[in-house]
Amino acid sequence: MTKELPKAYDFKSTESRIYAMWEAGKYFKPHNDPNQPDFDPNVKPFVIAIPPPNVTGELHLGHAMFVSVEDLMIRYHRMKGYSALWVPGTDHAGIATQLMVERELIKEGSNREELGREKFLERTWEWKRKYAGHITGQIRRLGASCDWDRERFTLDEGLSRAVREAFVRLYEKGMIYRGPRLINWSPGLKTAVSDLEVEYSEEDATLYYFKYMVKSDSGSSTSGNSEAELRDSEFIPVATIRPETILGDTAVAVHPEDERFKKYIGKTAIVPMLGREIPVIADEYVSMEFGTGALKITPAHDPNDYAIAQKHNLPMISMLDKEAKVNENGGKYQGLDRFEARKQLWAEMKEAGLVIKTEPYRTTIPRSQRGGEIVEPMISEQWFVKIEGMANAGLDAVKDGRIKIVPERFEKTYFNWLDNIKDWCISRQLWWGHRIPVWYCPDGHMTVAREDPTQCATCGSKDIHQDDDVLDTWFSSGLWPFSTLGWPDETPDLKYFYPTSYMETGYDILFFWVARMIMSGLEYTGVAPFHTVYLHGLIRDEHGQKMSKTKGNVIDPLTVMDELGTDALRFTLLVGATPGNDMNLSVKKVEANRNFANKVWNAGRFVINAINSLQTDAKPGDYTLADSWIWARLQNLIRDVERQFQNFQYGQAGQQIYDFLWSDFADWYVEIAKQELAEGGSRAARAADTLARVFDITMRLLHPFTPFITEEVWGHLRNALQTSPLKDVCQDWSEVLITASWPTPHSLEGWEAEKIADFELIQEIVRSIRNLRAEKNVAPSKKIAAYISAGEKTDLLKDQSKVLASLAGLNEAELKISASLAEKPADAAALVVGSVEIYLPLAGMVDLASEKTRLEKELKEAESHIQRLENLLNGDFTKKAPAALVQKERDKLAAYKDTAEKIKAQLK
RNA sequence: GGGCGGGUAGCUCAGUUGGUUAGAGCAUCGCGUUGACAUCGCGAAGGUCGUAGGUUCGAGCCCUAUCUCGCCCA
Repeated sequence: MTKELPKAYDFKSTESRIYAMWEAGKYFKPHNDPNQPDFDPNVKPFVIAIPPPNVTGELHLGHAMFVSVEDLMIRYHRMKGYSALWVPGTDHAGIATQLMVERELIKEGSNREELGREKFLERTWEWKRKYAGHITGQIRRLGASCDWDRERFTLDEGLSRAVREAFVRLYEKGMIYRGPRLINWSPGLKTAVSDLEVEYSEEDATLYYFKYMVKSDSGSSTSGNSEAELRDSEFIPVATIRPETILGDTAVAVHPEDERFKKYIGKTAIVPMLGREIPVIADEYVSMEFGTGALKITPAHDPNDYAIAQKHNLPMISMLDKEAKVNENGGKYQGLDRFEARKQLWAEMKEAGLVIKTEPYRTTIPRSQRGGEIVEPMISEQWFVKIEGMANAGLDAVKDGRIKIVPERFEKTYFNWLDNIKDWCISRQLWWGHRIPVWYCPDGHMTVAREDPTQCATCGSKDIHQDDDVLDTWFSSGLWPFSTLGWPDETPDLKYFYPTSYMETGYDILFFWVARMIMSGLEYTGVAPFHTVYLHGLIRDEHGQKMSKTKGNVIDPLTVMDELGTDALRFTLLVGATPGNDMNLSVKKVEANRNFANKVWNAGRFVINAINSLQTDAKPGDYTLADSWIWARLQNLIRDVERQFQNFQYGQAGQQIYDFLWSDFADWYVEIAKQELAEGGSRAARAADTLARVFDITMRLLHPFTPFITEEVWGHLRNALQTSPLKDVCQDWSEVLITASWPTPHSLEGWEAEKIADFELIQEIVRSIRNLRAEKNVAPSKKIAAYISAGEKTDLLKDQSKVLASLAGLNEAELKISASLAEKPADAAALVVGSVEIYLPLAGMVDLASEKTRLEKELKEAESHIQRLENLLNGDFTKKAPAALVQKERDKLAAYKDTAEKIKAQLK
């Protein structure tokens, strides 16, 4: 005999205990392991590589989302018998982590330069060691069933080797090059960032109009410093948003057809304040309508200008240093910050009479995704990956169906990005990361090697120095699906578990990560790293606002779990979201699902009590209508859930399980079972048997959504069954739910539709009686009499009289069911449900006038249905719609006609 | 400028091969606590599915146009 279970589900005392039990039992490990002697290569694996969170990060709802979805996928496949492996791990997250340590240093009055590279890295590793367990601990709290023995970190030895192998291979294939190019420079972080790491925001700015003086034909030049000189000179008006870049101008461009400026083409313009001479060129790129119609060209600080400069062979002049201060090319402005230089230069140009006007202007400003500061396009020596070949391979893999993206619409986004992709800048001027495996000797030879070299590969010089830069973090995470399994070594894990199955992540990193994994996987392993990409949406607050600390609308998943339980949070995230669509989350929703968890708990308690209360010799008797009905409904549920899972409609599946458990099972079947259990004997045994079987399967279906409570309550159920007369029910169950088999539906046996229809009639009758009772204010505790004229349903209703009586609050002794009534009972309210007439003698409570009104209203409704259906059936519907559907509508019409007749008779 | 998504009950959202008076949770209003559950039960009210056309026997769902909000790319 088990001890009494508490009335409310206590997730606090359950979750950590259950998780520890799972982990100790090694249930998170794939049951078929290629490293074990009993390995069977024929068992199908199912593999997900976790999107590695920042090793020093803090759990947020994005993590909670992907853990919930991936854990659901893994648990489902595990229960289906796949050798399920979920590889966990963390990412070193170059910039983010380095920034955290730098911030700490600054608090201590130091900085990384002062500390030096080596000390700084020691410090960062220390930081990593301190926080690494933090995020993985939080992921455990979410119930993640990952194989923690296979946990990896992007900077650990194996993965570092993978990164080096990848780099060297690309280099050897000529797919990596180094050179000065225009890149996005983050002055605050003092590193290059890739195109993806720049965000554009529309902001108010100023458009500065000024004069670009043109050198006259006579050869006399104007320095731009004297009013007198300017008076008769000619100029081209130019507008810019960043006047300080004037210092780096190397041309003025006009449209070749522009009548206003045609005459200047080929002449020389004078850079304001610097006096440098630059050509006036013609290019069709210049829009005659926009601004002044003339364009200043600053190739070293603008991507469009860069392109024009290449076309026209213009020199490039960098005028900013790494901190975005004006450099030696800026003449007297050298040393000024970019914004200070702007102010000062403009003021001095104004004095020199070169200024035309300024006006407010709305434009897009490039900002660093990380720091939010304005990014400067700059010429810089960086490493790049030639991406075209890899991009084409990535395109093909999705186009020919080797990889499927869910939801499908993101395939278009993916294609569009890869079609327009540019070479990938992979070097970062950071210290925390994989250092570029290239060494230089004083003669400038490069040595690119898998193992750290001791001398230059070209000249043998021992005086070699490794490149200072590290690789973009995404370069290493691009290798994640295979590097975590041992690549480049052909490990047993790699052979069996690769390629992986699903890649599940947020759509916001489709380009950053997913596309790069696909390209990398194809490049290095020759196969697509996964066959399905499932993208979830972003989580916003309850009104669709982005969560942010400044808005104060952040929901902390840890707090939510503390207060409402992990299962409630998981269920909310899983059921509230549709693939690829953002979700608005509110604590209210989680609360509702906490209530659901409690419902599960109490339904379980009821089932367990029913089992524990059985007489020891009880043998289940015949199936009642309710037994058949709930069983048929359950079979439908299994089928539906399976279909939804196959279509990635996890939310729908969860919703249907929720509805089944709460409405069908708890509200109806359990209520009926109460009365059957009270009867004792074989009837009670049958009810308990059905309760146990149905609840078991429901828990299995629910387990991937809410693993903790289902495991806990299922364990109690199993215990109760084992010591009960129903122990056969659980004889082939596994020890724990996590490894229990996934339910498979029985094929239809033919009886289901009729049983469901019969039961639905009972439900309708019960509902209409309850409805009337509520309307007439009959106390719920008051048992009333009823006379039913049931026609051809007489046998059914007689059979179900106990059910009707208990659910509708009828006095069974005064419930009379017959095929027809000789005369209408006096002083009774009448109800018509299809062809069934119900009379409730409510002495003193029935007001004839109001009864008449009520019946007339019902008649009107029935008649409107009749009207509608007759119209329908007289139209082309009968000719064109499927026969079964037409029949269904005909049946409905007949039923309404029947009802209408009966009501009319009442009204006479 | 190009692409994508949303606009369904007061609020937040479901509604996948178009099948006939649209569902849930929360909120609202009645009634109800002697054993599964008040983290509950029974009942009620609440929507011309953004707008206008079209296709169809039939449209929340498909097509066209349009308004509006959001996102991505340039």
